[in-house]
Amino acid sequence: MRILFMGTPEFAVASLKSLVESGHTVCGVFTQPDKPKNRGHRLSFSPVKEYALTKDIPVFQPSSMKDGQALATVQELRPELIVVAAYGRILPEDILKLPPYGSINVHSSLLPKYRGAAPINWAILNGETETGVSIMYMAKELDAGDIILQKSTCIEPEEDAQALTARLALLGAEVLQEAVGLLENGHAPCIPQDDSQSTYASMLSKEMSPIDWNRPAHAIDCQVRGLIPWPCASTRVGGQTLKVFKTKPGRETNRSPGTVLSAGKEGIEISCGDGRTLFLTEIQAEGGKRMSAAAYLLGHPIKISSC
RNA sequence: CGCGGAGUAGAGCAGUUGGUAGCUCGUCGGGCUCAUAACCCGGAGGUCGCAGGUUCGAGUCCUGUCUCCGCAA
Repeated sequence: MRILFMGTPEFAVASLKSLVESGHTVCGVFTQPDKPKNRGHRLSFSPVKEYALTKDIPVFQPSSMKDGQALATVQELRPELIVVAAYGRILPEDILKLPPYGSINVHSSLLPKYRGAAPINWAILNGETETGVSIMYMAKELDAGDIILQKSTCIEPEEDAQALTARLALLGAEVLQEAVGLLENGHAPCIPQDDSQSTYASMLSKEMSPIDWNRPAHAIDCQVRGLIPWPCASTRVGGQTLKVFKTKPGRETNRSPGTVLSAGKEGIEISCGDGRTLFLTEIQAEGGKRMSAAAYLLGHPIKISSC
């Protein structure tokens, strides 16, 4: 099938790759414009663009989807189907409706739950034990179109958002391939979403980083795992702000929340709001690199509050 | 040229106005102990990121260069 692909981050690459490798004709790729993001001032290409270039697929990076230019481009490409995966832009209906097979989206949640920008992160933040991917038609309302296929997967207890994203990217690519096959032979299901069950996963922000030690230990662990690799959970210990990458459940305690109970080989042990402790086991100091808490403590002794 | 931080022992760090390179952990050997990730004694391990320069003498000052990281996204 002749397909126009739209996507930006690493997550989308897996889907694009599976389309290419399963023999479809990807007639073009839409991705976010290059931005001077990196440390120096260099323009960096999106992962999707990087991949598309290696396959000689034409790359388009419109700054606006509404000025008619984008529509004209799509018309010229004459796709039979548009596949969108984490493109990061809202597409106008006239573009969505252009291809004969319509436009479908790879979304990393079990819709109607977690519509929106950060479904994977929010699933972990909320302590879900199961999530998945959905392939659905794109509708005017965000992530609300009829579902073609879904596949669920467990969220492992120690899995962080980065690891889960990588896993769902592969799962999404797999299910996408299946869905495109069904579309081709005209057997694609079309299951409406139950809007009353929908929830929204808003974008993440840095305000979500600071850890509130009054919350239960498990909730804090979910916060840590859900915010990786950005913006990351953080807390102040020993006069420094530490990003927290990994924690380990501790023991019961009656100390007031936020107290540092120990700091050693196991990590930095802090009391939480539910009378349990949590060990910070992998952290990163300001200006430093990510390391185990034990290594950090060797050069940054922390006083144990003893009251 | 967006702003800033950092490269010193296997790891994490200190090193004051330039003058013998240190700490914690690990590691090796020995000791103590019913025992231990505990404790005591001792040892090994660094051309201080790289290249130049200033100096009697540079981890420290100057110039260039490479790499890593934080912010910003």
